[in-house]
Amino acid sequence: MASIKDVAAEAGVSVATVSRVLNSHPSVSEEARTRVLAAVEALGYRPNAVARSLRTAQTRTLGLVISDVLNPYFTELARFVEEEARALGYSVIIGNADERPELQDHHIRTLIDRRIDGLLVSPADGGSPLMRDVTLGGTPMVFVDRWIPGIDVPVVRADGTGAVKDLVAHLHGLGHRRLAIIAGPAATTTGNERVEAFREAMRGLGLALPAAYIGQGDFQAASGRRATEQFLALAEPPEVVFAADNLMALGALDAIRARGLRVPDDIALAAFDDIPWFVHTDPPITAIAQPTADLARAAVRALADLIEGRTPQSVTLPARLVVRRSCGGAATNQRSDR
Amino acid sequence: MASIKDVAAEAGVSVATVSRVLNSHPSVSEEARTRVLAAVEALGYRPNAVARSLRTAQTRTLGLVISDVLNPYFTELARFVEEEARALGYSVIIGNADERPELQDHHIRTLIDRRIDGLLVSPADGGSPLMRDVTLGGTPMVFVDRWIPGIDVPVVRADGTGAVKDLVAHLHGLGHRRLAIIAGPAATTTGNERVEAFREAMRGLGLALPAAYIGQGDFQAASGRRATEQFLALAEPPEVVFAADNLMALGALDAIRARGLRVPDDIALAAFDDIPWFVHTDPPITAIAQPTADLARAAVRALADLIEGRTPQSVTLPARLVVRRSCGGAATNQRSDR
DNA sequence: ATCATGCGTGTAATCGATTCCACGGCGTCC
DNA sequence: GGACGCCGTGGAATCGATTACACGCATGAT
Repeated sequence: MASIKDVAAEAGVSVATVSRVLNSHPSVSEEARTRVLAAVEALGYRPNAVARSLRTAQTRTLGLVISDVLNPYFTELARFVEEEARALGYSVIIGNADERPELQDHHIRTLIDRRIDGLLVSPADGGSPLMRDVTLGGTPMVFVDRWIPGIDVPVVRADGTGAVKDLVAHLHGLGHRRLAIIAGPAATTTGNERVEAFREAMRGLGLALPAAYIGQGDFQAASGRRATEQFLALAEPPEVVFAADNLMALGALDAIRARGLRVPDDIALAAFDDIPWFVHTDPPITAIAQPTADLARAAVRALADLIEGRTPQSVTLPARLVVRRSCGGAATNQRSDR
Repeated sequence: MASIKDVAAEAGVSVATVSRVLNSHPSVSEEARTRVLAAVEALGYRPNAVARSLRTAQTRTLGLVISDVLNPYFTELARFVEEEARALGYSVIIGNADERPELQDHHIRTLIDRRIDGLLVSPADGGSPLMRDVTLGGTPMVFVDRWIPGIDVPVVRADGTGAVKDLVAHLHGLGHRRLAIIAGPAATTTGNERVEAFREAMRGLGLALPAAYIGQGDFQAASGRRATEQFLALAEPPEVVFAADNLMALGALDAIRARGLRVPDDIALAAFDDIPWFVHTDPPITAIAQPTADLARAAVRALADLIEGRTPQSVTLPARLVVRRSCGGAATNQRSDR
């Protein structure tokens, strides 16, 4: 592949001049510029990003480490992150942690070895030593969706408290009293917050949340299945299962169907994170929708601010309830569908 | 961040020795090795991958350009590609083309500028000049899922002919005669092949495929909706709609529901590409499943072979029919579910 | 004793860019 | 007319690694 030297030779100028033309430095004669441009064209020259990065100490690349690409919520997040990053002149390298802390560490290490300019992380756990060292090492970092208390970086996330409250009120209004939740990993903030919001909302309506109605999940479908089976095996099973993410809701649906039960007649179901498929499940599933695109944009902007020396902002956006038919009632009071 | 010079100074040796230790070159004394390792530990040194890549002219990175990350099929493919690549010591950078050829070109160019060692592509179109230049430029390339006739690189894909034949036979057995298809873009091989296989299978059973029963889609949900609306507006609408990918099936479902019709009673639906959600849609959707994990693995291995100087193999694996309830009949004859 | 061998190590070139500094030529001003 | 400054340009250092080559020293063969 042609290098800057080849271009310089072809154009009959020095490499310095070629570099100046390529970076639109002002002090280059019009004549030299056209000669260089012609040579670039003739050779099909493209600057070597690796060499450039070595010299300038910046890669114009962001790392995005997410907990699970197969979760449509994160897929969508990744897509919007890339879009916004591209608009700001950055590329994105995605690392999929599969909810495994050691894989997350692997990706973070690899990304830092590649000298990415900044890191966007949705941590799968409570924070490894490595993660704490990242910022000390000087790599700009922003948390998105989930964060780690005690690590002082900007956080961009959705607040589901209001939406969960709306959900519980909706369920209560439909006559449900025994509500159960499938929680996410305790090591994640979203795992805890959603349970807390749920508990709080129930307390507000004078409802109890017994320990047996709190299933422990890990944000994966299989755990939703297991937790739901346990609920259904109880002497007094819950009337509603609320899954803290969409994959566990899928698992819950599996388990309910395997038992030969129907939603919402035999048991109601709701989920955190809305996805297009929820419109077409049997029945359509009531869910709490996050403003994914806005979150992605805000996160990228915060990271770019950090990288480029501006003051980044933590952002919290409200999630909202989308009522469908999986909890019973005519879905006439639904705010939105798709 | 500490560089190799710092380590050399700390250990009291030259940078050459440090480099030798790091690359486990044999001729280093045990004593020097321990001193270097201690220095590496003390400084928390990590080699700069950018500098290393510049010198060695390899990045241990593969580029994966897919047509649409939001399509669960490609998400899954990407996930398995990363997994296999990691096992072989490569990282993966994903470029999402969003079915837009110019975005695809943008990603290919960016990836090549970064000097990735090889490129895995599922082309969104019939092949831009850029794509043709890639291999000429010396970058190893492998096509996965879709390919471009006339570009001589290994292709790893699924063959749906048999499964489509099974599907049409299944539909015929259920008494359906008027079958329609929502095709993918004519510029993609998968867009054409699926229609051809469908037409062929119908001919085999003596059924006609009128032009009005061939909807033009672009693999996105909205196009599935439009095509289905057109089918439903026909004087004699089809009894079955077969969508050439899962997103168009989602759109078709939207359109059918918007008309107040029911699947499969009023109209049957089937899709190419099986995804976990199809088990839980209303009704569960009959689909043709590709061996995604195997495709991903075969593609990465072919690319690694090409990069590392071995002889790569093109691979074609059979897709298979998964019967569910969306085409009518008791789904007792289903081969597999999930 | 002499010389070849080989091992461990360091010096320096190199990858492909960016950028500081110096230099020659020209115009301007006094 | 000479001093000064500006402009366009090239030479060379630099980023952080890898690696060819050379060198010093110990060892073994002759």
